[in-house]
Amino acid sequence: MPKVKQFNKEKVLEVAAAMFHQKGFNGTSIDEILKATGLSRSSLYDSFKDKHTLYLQALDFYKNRENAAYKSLDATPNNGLQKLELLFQEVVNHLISHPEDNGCLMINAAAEMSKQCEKTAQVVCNNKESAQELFTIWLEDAKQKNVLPLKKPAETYSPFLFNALCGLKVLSQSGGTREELENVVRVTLSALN
Amino acid sequence: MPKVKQFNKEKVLEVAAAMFHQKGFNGTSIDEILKATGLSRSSLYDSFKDKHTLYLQALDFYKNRENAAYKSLDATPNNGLQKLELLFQEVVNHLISHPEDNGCLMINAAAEMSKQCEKTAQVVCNNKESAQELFTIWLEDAKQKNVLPLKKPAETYSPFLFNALCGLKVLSQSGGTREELENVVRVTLSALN
DNA sequence: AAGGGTTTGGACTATTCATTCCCTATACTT
DNA sequence: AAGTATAGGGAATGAATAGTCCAAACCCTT
Repeated sequence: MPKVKQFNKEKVLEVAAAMFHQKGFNGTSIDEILKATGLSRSSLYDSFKDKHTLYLQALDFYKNRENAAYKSLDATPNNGLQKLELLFQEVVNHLISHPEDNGCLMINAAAEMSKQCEKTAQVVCNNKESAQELFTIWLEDAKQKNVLPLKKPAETYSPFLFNALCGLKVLSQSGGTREELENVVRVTLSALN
Repeated sequence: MPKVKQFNKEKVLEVAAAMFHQKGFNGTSIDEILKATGLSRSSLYDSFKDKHTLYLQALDFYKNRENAAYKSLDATPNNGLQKLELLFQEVVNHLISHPEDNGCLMINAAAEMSKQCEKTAQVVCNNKESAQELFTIWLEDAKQKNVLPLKKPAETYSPFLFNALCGLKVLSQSGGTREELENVVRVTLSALN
């Protein structure tokens, strides 16, 4: 039987995602990715087909890692409102303490690629949908546990929350300070009352 | 004295801004810009120095055009709250009816370039500051005219409003429908009460 | 220990890119 | 009408690009 694969596909995707995240699809060259991963050109093309496919897989890797974080927060014994508060707090913390990450790969992909690549548009759209679904569940939990009044149905508020989340990720790329972001979170969550 | 300039610099910047808007800095080639503007290579390099300088000037052109729209809305006899409502409504209308515009050039510039180009970061940051200043003025006007209660100082709400505005521009690139965007605007503005 | 399928290094190709340059055409001034 | 400063056409350059390909190194199986 053959020589076994010498590298970890997940690790490669993690590095590639980080690079696409920082410099975008068009701003990142295959040569840079090869240098950063230590992979040989043949191995990369053999395992990932081409740059575009690699990009989509890296986007998928990023989405899965974010989803895992959402799920682990969801598995927590907190009520829905607390989960929302924790999520926003975590996002702000990450944005401020990792400025080199350049915001959010999903947002950057939406800005750079969604109008040129149908598959990217699909991933970005799915991500929006699933985030809003989770928010709806959390809001309903909060309402049921009487920690939020919610005059209107939960589905009214989840696009608003997702919108605010997207805004934060852009704001952090526009020179927004920690105080500013935290202030936005405060006003956003207070809108639920 | 010499032959006079045969082309309109503003027109060129308008076309360039539209192209950078659609495909980003790295996704737009000089050749494409030459073809779209009808300019000769020599004229373009003579008038705009290089691609990067052209990008910054196009960004500036875009900013000025947006500023003009803001100013003309400001010159209207409406009160501050009405101005806010009109602005959000106009933005949603534009995003939905011009999907080929690919969101907002300022947001896309923030995502693609702000971490790699200090001058872009500066423009993006200035844009945020001036938008928030205008929002503060409008909010204070609304409070003074008793159309908004505003429990907290106006400066508390303007980053929140700018954040929502950024979110909308991303949401429209993520498959957000008109209904969804309008819903976001409704909840956002109702948070001011 | 030998064989055989896989990985891998790296040379290679063919584009595409931004930018420079020169020469001619142009149109304004005097 | 002549002179001149500028526009424009387009070839040329050199670097960077994505992607291909083959021979050698490799390691698992038997």
